[in-house]
Amino acid sequence: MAVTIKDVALASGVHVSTVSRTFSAAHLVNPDTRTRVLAAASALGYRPNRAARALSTRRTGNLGLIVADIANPFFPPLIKAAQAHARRSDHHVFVADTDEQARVEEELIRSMATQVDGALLVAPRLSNRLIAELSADVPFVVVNRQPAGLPAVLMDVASGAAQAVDHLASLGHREIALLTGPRASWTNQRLERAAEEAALRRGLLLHSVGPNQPTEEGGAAAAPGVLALDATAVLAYNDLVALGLVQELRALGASVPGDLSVVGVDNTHTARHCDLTSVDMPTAAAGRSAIDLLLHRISSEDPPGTVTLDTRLVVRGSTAPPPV
Amino acid sequence: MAVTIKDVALASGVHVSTVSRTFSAAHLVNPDTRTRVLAAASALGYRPNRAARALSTRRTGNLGLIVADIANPFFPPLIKAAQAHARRSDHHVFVADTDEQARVEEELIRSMATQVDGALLVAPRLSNRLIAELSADVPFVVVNRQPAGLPAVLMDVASGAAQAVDHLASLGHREIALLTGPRASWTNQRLERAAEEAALRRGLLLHSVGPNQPTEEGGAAAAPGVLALDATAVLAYNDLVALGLVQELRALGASVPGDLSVVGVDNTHTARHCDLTSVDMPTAAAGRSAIDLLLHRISSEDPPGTVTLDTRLVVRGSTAPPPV
DNA sequence: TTGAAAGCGCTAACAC
DNA sequence: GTGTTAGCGCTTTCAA
Repeated sequence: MAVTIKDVALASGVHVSTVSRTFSAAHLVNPDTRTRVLAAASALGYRPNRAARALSTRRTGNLGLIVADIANPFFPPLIKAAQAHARRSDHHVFVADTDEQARVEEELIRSMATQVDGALLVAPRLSNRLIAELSADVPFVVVNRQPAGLPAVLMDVASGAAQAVDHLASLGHREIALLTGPRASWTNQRLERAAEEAALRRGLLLHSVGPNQPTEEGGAAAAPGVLALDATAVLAYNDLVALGLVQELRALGASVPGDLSVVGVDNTHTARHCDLTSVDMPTAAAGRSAIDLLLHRISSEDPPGTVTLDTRLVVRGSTAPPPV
Repeated sequence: MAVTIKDVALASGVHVSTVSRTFSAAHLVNPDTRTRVLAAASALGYRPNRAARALSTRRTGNLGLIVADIANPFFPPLIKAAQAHARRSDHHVFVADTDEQARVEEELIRSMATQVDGALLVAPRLSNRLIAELSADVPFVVVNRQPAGLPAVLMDVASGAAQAVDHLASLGHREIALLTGPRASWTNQRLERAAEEAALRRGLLLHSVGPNQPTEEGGAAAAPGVLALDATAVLAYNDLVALGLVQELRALGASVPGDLSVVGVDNTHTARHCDLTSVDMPTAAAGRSAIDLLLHRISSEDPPGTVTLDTRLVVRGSTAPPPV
C-alpha cells in the first residue's frame, strides 16, 4: 500500500489536516512543524495522491491534448512543447489521437472530461456547435481554428504564404499552382486567401487546384494535373502534399526545381531533410501559448483571448528560377 | 456541477449503490432496474467520475507512456499505436517526454505513480537499479531494453542488420563502415554484434566508427571520418544519423549512392521520403504489444514475459553497387 | 436483488 | 497554528 497523509501524520505527531496544509498551503503552518512534517514525508517517501486531491478540490492537475494524428510530423513538436510546458506548472497531459474522426474526438473529450481541468483541441474536426456544447463541461483552447467565444491559438499561414509567393515572383515565376487542402481547414482558408492576394499584388497568375487529400497520396495524385498547367511553381497545402508531389513529378520525369519549383507548408523535419522550401509553422510556440491560455482560462474568469503567431518562409533547394 | 451517481439514483428511484452496480457489476442487478437506471443515466448525461472510482478501486484506468523525445520521428508511430490500443480497453494515456534526461524520467515516473495503473518505458535512460526500485510502485513494461525481471518488448535490429549487410555484399561492397550510437543503447549493442557477425559471414571488412550522437549532427560530424576510410557503404545507427551523413557527404562533394551507399535504421517517415534504404522497426506493433503486456501484468500475477519483434530491410535509392 | 454504511486519500470550513 | 469534522464520487462489504 502506498504511503498516505495518515502515515505522515502519525510519523510526525500531527493531525492529517496539518500534513495536508503543509503541502497545499504551507504558509498556514508553523515553520517548525512544517520541517518536521516534511522530514517525515520524505523519509516515508510520501507523494500526494492526485486523484484523492482532485476529488475534494475539483482540480485534477491534468490536461487533455487532442490531435488528429500523432504520426503526422506536424504534431509531435507541438505535443512535445505543450507537454513540457504543462509540466512546469505540475500538470500531466493525456495525449489522444482521433484518427481524423469527429466522432472519436467527441467521445475522447467526453471520456476525459472528469479527469482533466481543460483540454487543447488542435485543428479539431468537430462542428462549432458541438465544440460549444462540450466546452460547457471542459474548458478548451483551440489551436488553428477559431470557434466564436473560445480562446484560440492561430498559426497564421498568411504571412508565410505571402513570402512564398514573393519568393517565387522574385525568381521569375509568372504562373503558380496552389494545391489546396480540406475546405473546412482554417489553415487552408487562410492559405488560399493569402496566396490569391499576394499573386494579385505581384501580378502572377494563380491556378487553384483542389481540394486535395492532405497526404503524400494527395500530392502524388495531383502531379499529372499540375504538369498539364503552364505553371512553373507550386505552393502545396502542407509538406506531405508537397513531398508526395515532388516524388511523383520526378517519377513522371519532371525535374524539381529544374522544371518546377515546389513550396510546402509546415516546415516539418522531413522538409528539412528533403531540401524542401517550406513555410515554417511555429508549432512549439503554439503549444506553449495554448497551454498558457488554457491554464489562464482554468484559473480565471477573464474573457478568452486569441493569440496569432506569424509564419515565415524557409528557402531551400526545391525552388529555383523557372526553366528558360 | 457535473451529474453524479447520486443524481442518477434520485432520478431512477434507487439507491446509489444500485446505480454503482449497474455500471461496475451489471449482472448483480435486476434487468428491469438496470434499464431504468441506464435510462436515467443517459437522460442526465451521467459519466462515472474516474478519479472517484480510482479512490476506492485503486484502478485509475490510466497508463503512462514515457519516451525520450516525442519529436524524434521514431516515437510518434509507437505513441499513436499504444494510445489507440489502450483506448480499446478504456484506458487513457499520459504521454511524457524526458528530453533524454534520466533525472526527468525518474521524476516523471514518481509523479505519475499515483495516477496510473502502469507505465511503458521506451528505451529508458534510467539505471537498472532505479528501474527495479521504481517498479515496486508502478508496474512497468520496458521497450527496447531488457532489465532483469521486467516484461519487455524488443525490436530486434539484428535480423534487419544482417539483411542490410547481405544486401550490401550482394551489391558488391567489400568494406563497410558502421556508425554506432550510444554505448548504453540496447539497440546499438545488438546492431554492432549483428553487423559484425554478418560481415564475418560474408567476408566483409567492417569499420566501426563511433559512438556518435544519435542525431543529424552526429551523422554530419562523422562524414569526414567516413570519407577517410576505404569503405564504400555505411550502416548508420539510425535514420537521423544516416540522413545527417548523407547531407554532409553531398556537401563535401561525394555522391550517394554513387560513391557511397548509406543504410539507416528505423525506417522513419523521413527515410521514406528521402529515399533512404533503412531497417524497418515495427514501432506500431511494439506499441500494441507493450500495452498488451502491461494490461496483462496489471491484472495478473503471472511471471512477466518478453516479446521480441523482428526487423527487416527496406531497400531504396540510397544503396547501389560500389564505384568501379 | 437491493439498501445501509463505511471507507478510499485528501481538503476545507469551522472551532479552539 | 492546529485539531475536528464533513464531504468530494464511487465501490464494497454486510444485512435485510
